[in-house]
Amino acid sequence: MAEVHSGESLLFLTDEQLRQGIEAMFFAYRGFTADPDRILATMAYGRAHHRALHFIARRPGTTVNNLLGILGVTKQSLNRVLRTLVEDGLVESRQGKSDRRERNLTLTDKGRALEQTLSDAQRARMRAAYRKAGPEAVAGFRQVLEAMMDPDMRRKYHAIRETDK
Amino acid sequence: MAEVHSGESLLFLTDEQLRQGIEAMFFAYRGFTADPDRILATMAYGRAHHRALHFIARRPGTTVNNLLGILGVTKQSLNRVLRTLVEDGLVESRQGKSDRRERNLTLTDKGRALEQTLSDAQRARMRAAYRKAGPEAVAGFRQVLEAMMDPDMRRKYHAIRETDK
DNA sequence: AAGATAAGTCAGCCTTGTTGACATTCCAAG
DNA sequence: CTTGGAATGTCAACAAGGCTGACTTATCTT
Repeated sequence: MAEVHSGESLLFLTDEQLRQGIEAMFFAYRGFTADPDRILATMAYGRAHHRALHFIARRPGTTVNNLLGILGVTKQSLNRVLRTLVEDGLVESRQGKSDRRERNLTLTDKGRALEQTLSDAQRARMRAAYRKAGPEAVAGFRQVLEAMMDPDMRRKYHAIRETDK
Repeated sequence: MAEVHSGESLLFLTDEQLRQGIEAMFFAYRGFTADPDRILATMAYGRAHHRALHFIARRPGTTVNNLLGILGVTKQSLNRVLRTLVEDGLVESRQGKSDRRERNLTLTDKGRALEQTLSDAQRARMRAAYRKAGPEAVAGFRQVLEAMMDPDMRRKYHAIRETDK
């Protein structure tokens, strides 16, 4: 077993192995977004709306600036998406209490309902993949993904699940 | 150890765990594409050009139809990208020998050079992530990604590295 | 009072995806 | 040998969702 692993250690960084990893990421990401995309296509929404809904659901009361940092887009781009979500009554934007320049974003019941629908679909696929691969594979999966992130994004990835200060 | 794993088995499918996996995919994919994107931004090319170059490099002589299936876009969309690559002398499109309706796509020296540059950047990040996470984590990573693909895409993922018939 | 910050908005541009319609070329089956 | 259908390419029009740059308004901080 140790020999197998040392053998692997010599092999798993070949260009061919790396290329396979790259292609696996490409094809898997397609699957990862396929189910929500199908649902969104029936409405006037796209992947950008899904991302906003996801992270607002995750951090209710988050500010626009914070969301910008997480999503990594310009405020003009986010604003376009956010505006339609507020207009359609999925997201509520309230003036900040301590700093009134800020806007705190939360989902309405309607917004929560859509977020749930999208999330359910995506989690179902994730759950099936996790179940198929098993707990040890999942641990490895998470390790590699984390190592692949930019340091900035890694910070945000961890920050997103910290309890409020 | 067995207990730890059975404990994990109970926990690793919670909604929270699944959400973390979803977010890990999101942030990691950003890192995954960041380096090639930076290079492409300096030219008149985008991610779509990179994908075409990658799979043509991988399967020299592949047909347009085959590429369409792999990339999962419409022929109009692929054609636009392919046309600029041919015009710019990065890709050569030759009439098929056995079936002259088909076009066999190959990279020119210039195309190979750009593909190498992009690939080098992407593989460098992949290599660093693999190294950091270790061989066992990589095996798990690959397992979960494969389980996440649509069956169709999984077929293509395997087919891409079969030797020519 | 001045400067910095948060948010929003307008205008315009690019890439990359989509539909639909249509022409050409060619293989293969009748 | 004709004809149906497949593979390819192309035109036009459109939409989502990125981007830059310029600017306003409100509010906080110094």
